[in-house]
Parts: sequence; structure tokens; C-alpha cells
Amino acid sequence: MNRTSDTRQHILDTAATLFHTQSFSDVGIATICKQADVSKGSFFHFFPSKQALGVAVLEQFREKINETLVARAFSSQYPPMERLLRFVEELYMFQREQAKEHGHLPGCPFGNIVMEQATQDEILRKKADGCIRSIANHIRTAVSDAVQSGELAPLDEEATAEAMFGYLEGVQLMAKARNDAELIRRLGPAVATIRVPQQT
Amino acid sequence: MNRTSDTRQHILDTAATLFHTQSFSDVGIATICKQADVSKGSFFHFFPSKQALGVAVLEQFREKINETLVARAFSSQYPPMERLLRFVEELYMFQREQAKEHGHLPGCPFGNIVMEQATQDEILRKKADGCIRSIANHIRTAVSDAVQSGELAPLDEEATAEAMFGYLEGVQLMAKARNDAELIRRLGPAVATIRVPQQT
DNA sequence: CTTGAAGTATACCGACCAGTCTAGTACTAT
DNA sequence: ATAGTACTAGACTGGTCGGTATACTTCAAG
Repeated sequence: MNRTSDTRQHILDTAATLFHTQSFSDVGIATICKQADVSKGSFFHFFPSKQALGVAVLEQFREKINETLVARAFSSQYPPMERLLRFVEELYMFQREQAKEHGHLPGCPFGNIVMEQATQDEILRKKADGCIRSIANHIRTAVSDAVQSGELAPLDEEATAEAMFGYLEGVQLMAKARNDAELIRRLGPAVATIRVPQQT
Repeated sequence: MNRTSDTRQHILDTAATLFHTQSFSDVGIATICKQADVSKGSFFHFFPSKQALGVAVLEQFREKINETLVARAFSSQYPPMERLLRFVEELYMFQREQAKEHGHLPGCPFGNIVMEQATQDEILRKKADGCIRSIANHIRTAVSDAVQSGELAPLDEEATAEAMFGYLEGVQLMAKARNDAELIRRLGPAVATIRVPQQT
């Protein structure tokens, strides 16, 4: 059916934008429905609860980011470490564009949910964690490739990839704190200098 | 006056714990009053709004962290780069203890507010940014000392310090996502490998 | 043409929200 | 003793929250 997926998708897209540019707990279901021009009845037909909507929004972000930013940056046609720099540039452009459009730099949609909901809602916490791991996995591959090609001396590949992802989360957090996307461009490239040595 | 400062301080301490272990928007004033055993009238006598309370809580966190974790780690009696590792250990112990006490790893109080409120409340955003800069400043000093002593080759000291702080924010975010303080111990020390080169 | 499911619309629920108001008590300075 | 101020108490307001209930429409299959 057309109407079904249209409405559901419309709710999902509207909620994704609102949660990302504002926050999960400060955006109510009524607001989402109004903005999406959908009735509350329809909303609860597709999503049993706000929590379920949150999980679906996270999943959609994961898919979309993997298909766009991540796909462009982590193409195996680039040397492994260059992929990281391309990812930084993608993040920079994404956050800059969002900041321009909404007036505030929104930060990472997963990081936002983690900071806001991780202590309150175990299901959202685990879902966000899964999304983070899904994206960090691409860094892991790049790091492994870099070690294999000799571009990087041997090190703890798993931990280094996690550290690199964490760094990028932190840089986005600071950029959000200053509402200044340029910080990502200035600090981001240093992601390539991070190394977690092999534990002995 | 005794009663005055007692009540105000009690509200502040209670709110600090609740905001940190849960979240700013999900903790209501009524909850704070009940937990602090204070009437709503008293609350609004000392704080004109929830936002003002938020600012005061951030400031208290800044002072307390500077006097404890930061003071212990960034003592000039230690070699500059060792201070960073000591700070990581302090963060680890702090988060682990909080996680044990409250069941959930709370993350950085400043990072939490940034992610939750930065897009919604400019005053809270700026206050949190100020707290971040205040603490990052100690890293800046350590980095400068390290360059001076030759422990670190010349680099962009300001940017490197910011990058290092951002990294630690990111590591705490990931630890919160996994609800696992050990991540801080495993990834944290790599903070010393981060370098932002002098811009040319 | 009928039946039943999918989807929509909206009134409504109790709980809670930040914040106000009024009436009070306790203490201080004169 | 009195006046004024700092502080406390808690009922109350208008509004919003997530979620429910019920009645409706649309549409496809038999």
C-alpha cells in the first residue's frame, strides 16, 4: 500500500529532523504529528510508543549515514588513512549545512541520544550503541587496511578504531558547544594521529 | 545567615546529582524539591527559573571538578604528559564510582548539557562552553609545558589541547553508550598521542 | 454486496510541567 | 517593641505530556 508507507515514512522523517535539531525529550508526539500533518491516531497505529519511534529514528539515521557520508568516505578506492580524512570532511560539511539550515549545530544524532537518554532508557541506549558500533566498524576496516599496507605500524586495531570514533564524537560535541562547524575542520584531521598500542 | 546558604546549597547539590545521573529536561523542579525536602516557595526564592538553576549547577560542577580531579591530575609536580594520564585515571575512577552508585555511567556533566540543551537554550550552551574551556585550559598548560621541555615537538598548542579535551569527551560518551567505565581506561591514555600540527 | 482489516480523526485521560500567589514564620536592625 | 526583610509553605494555574478510546473512512478480497 502506498498510503501506509507514506505516512509512516513521513512521521519518521519529521521526527528524525526534530529529534536531531532539538532533542528527544523536548519534542512531543503532538508536535511531531502537527508538523507531519498526521493525526495522533495514525501515529499510534504505526508506532506503539515514543520509545519505539526513537529506536526507528536511530535505525534510519544509521542506514542513511552509512549510505551517504560513510559510503562516500570509506570507499576502498582511497588509501586507508585518507578515508578518515574524507570522513572528517563529510562530517564537517554535514554539520555546517545543518547549522546553516537550523541556526544551531545539531551534533551527532547518536551521541545526542546517548547523552540524553542512556541513563534513563536502556533500550534506546543499546540501540544507539549499536548504531555507533555499526559506523565505527568502517573505521576499524580502514585501520586494519592501513596496518596491512604498512601505512600504520602494528597497534591495537579494535581499540584504535574505537578511539578514533570517540575522538570524532568529541570534536562534534565541542563544535556543538561553540556552535561552530569550523572546529571540526580544524581539529578533525588529527584523528589520524591517534594510536592505541597493542596491549602486552 | 546559616539557613539561607544551607537551603540554597542543598538545592544545588540535589539538582547537580539528579541532572548528572538523569538529565536536565527529564528532572522536574518538583522532583528536586521533594528530594531536597524543600518547598517550591523556597526554590523560587533562590532560583528565578530552572535555567538559572542549570547555570548554577554547571558553575558548581566546574568549581568542584577543578578543585578535585583537575587539581590532583594537573599538579605541576608531575611531568606535563604524565598529568594527562593522571587526568584520564581520575576520570576513570570518577565515572566508575558514579556508575557503581547509580547503576548507570553518567558521562561528563558538561557534555550532557551540551548535547541536550545546546540547540535549545543559548544561555546554557554558553555556560557549558565556558566550563569546557575552563577545564581544557589546564590541558593547554600541560601541552605548552611539554613543548617547552621538549617532551613534545612543536605543534599547535591551543588546537592540540582542544583536541585532547574533545577526545576525552568522546571517550566518556562511548563509555556512557556502553555503560562501561573500563573503556575509559582502555582508550583514555591514547590522549597523549594526539597532535594537531602548526598551521602554516 | 458484504465483511473485515488498515488506516485516520479527535475527544479525552490522569500525570506532570514550570512557574505564580498568598499567607505565613523567623530573624534582624532600629 | 516594631518594622521590615529573608525565607518557607503549599495550593493553584494554564498548559503539555504520553497514551487511550471510540468512531469513522477507505479499500481490497471473497
